[in-house]
Amino acid sequence: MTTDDDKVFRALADPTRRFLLDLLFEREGRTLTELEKEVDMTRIGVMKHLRILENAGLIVSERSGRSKLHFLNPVPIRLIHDRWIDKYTEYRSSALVDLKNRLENQ
Amino acid sequence: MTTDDDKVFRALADPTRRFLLDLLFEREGRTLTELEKEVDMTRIGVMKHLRILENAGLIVSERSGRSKLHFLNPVPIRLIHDRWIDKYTEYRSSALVDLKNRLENQ
DNA sequence: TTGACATGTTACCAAATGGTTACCTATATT
DNA sequence: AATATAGGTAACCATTTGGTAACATGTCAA
Repeated sequence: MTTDDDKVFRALADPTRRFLLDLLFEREGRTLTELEKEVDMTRIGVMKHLRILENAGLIVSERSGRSKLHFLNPVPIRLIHDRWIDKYTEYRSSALVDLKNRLENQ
Repeated sequence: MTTDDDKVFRALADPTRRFLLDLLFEREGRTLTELEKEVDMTRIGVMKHLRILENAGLIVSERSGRSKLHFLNPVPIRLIHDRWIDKYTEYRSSALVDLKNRLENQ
């Protein structure tokens, strides 16, 4: 079983997928063929990446005639942020001081 | 060539490595053998994960006698945050409204 | 100095991942 | 109805990844 956050992290691990997110951030509602033109890859390759992003909930799509429009969904990455970054932000303010002290008292 | 952010994203993609970060967040300065006890994996497996995390700059280590102490480094994940999350946070406030309107006017 | 402990290196293997080609389905447009 | 366009499926392949065992190195403690 893969947890939701696992899907998101795995989806974000690939540079092409991050680039696709960037493209959709820049201008959303793009179709598969539009996105295909921006990357050096076949349509099927792009489709697979989009599928992974959509399964992770990082993008949502909407069928419009024979086209499929893609949109960025910021929610999952926001959830990651809330879970991880805040943690390490708190960590930074306290634990880094501990580390410094520990190394000094060694 | 792998960019710095690529290393970080790839490092974060594995659940064991995220768990190791959690462990070091919980209590830092742990040794390899201490961490090994917490996961169902051989020492060498854990060592490889720690190496990947360290290459990504997500942890730093300090040799102490025959032990090696591991510490969490929040900086790279903070940089990711600054690059990505802020983007999508801004996006959320404006583009999601666009999406809603677009779908309604279809 | 011997033995135990902690980490490191090398070589190897199975599974997952990222990509392809070939073929298929659905919707416009004329 | 015929043709072009947009997207989808299936089968396949090379590379990367996550893990192992076997062996080596370095440090502490009696």
